[in-house]
Amino acid sequence: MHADDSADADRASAVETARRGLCQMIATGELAAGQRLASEVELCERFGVSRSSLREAQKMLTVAGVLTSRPGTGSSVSQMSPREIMSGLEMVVPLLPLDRFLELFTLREILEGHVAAQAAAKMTAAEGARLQEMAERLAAADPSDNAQRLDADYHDLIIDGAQDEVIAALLHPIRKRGRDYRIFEVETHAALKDVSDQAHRQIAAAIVARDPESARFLAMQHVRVTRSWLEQIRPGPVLFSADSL
Amino acid sequence: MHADDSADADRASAVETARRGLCQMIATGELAAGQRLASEVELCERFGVSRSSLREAQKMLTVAGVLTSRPGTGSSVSQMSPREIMSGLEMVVPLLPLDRFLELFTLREILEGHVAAQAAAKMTAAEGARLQEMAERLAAADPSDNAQRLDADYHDLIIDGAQDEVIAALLHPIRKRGRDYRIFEVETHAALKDVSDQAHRQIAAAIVARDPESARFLAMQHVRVTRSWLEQIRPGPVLFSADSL
DNA sequence: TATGCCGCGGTTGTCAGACAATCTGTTTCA
DNA sequence: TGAAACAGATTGTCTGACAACCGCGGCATA
Repeated sequence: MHADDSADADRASAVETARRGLCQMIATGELAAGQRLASEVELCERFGVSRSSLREAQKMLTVAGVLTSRPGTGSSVSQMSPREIMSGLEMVVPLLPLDRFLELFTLREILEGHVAAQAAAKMTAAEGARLQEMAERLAAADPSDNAQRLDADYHDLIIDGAQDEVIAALLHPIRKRGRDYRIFEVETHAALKDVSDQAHRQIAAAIVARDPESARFLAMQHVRVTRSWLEQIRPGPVLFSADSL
Repeated sequence: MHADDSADADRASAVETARRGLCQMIATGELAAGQRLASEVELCERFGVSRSSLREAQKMLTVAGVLTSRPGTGSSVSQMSPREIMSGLEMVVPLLPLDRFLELFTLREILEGHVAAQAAAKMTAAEGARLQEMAERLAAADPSDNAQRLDADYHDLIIDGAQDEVIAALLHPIRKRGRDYRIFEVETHAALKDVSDQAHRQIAAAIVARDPESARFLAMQHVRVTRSWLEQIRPGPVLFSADSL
């Protein structure tokens, strides 16, 4: 409200000015979640920047998962769901060099251990049966066929079993990249799938048996094994499907 | 390489075209970490978009922690350090409504438990002594004084003790927001600081005693207690210092 | 020779204006 | 009554221009 904006704006760039302005409007509650923003030209006047700069600031907040905008309608504050605020990760993880990607595996190990333990504690008998069924279908599937898809579904079921959207939103982009390597499709490493299949069976069994600590240990071990495979194989840059970018 | 870019560009927006183009250059290794990008005008020609659109795409990747740009010099691919790729979170976390912020506490509980356990296993005797000393200084500090600063330093020491930059980069923005509430400075809740101080002493003692599981349990409990305080007090929007936006 | 200053070219940062594409609500006509 | 056409507003995109800034080479000077 004060007129001292100019003093701050002198040392802050125009885009920064606009970004801070938008952040303040959201942080103070002037703009609540789901609420529609003023039009770009109005915001330009308010912040004293050009439309280009304002749009760059909006794009920053869009990537951060705070804003969404639709043509013709306007921009609005997002619900800031866990999925949305982790959208930045979905963009970065596919771009990480292998070494950086492997740095994420300690986190992955802890979180996958956690969700497995939670699944063992919370899953219904029906869900557990379905999990075991999926483990068998996955074991029977051919590596080049839909095994990747089944593997994703199997692990998603466990992740969802923990009923924590934040952790799920963190794990999903990491797991998604791991899928892109398709190490089982290389003939030399086809035997590794048996080890993986066996781990899936054991984890499912521990969950059905309502044994959280065994499920945690097995899941963490499964992640550790996957990491060691990637470290040894050191696959080159993945071929990206259009949707992963 | 092919000339079918136009076919894809027809249904993708200009900014999306540019973003995908940049992502491909990085993912395929054409642009390695630390390498400098071509100038904006060159990239505009390459992708067939205007400079405005290209700049919006670059800003997206900058927020995601993939690019950095300096005036006069040019843009370059970042090292994608854990800190950088979590920069999006640093922007979002201060903007979350309280309910969304509280959703992060399960993750925080797991990770703070983990770092405390790791600290107990890895910390040197000297670091342990320093940790206990800091717990005492923090307990002796006045809430309105530099207690917040000491609290941050104490927990940072534990986090660093786990020697995992990814987890540290995840925890820091979350902890930073918690600090902004300054619940101990409200007279009604001043007594809570004693509970907190006692927890700090116990955690430090468990770490010095090289008892990872006790350290984990106490740290997780500390987080749970903090969450319950925030749930009960339900403080309003925080007053942001200039640097937190 | 060594050193500090200056200006040049290139790059990013910012702005203004214009037009296209899209959506929403209203109006109009069959 | 219903559907199509219209009008207004908003975002998406492009163009051109200029300012701010950086790095480098040349030049004058001690």
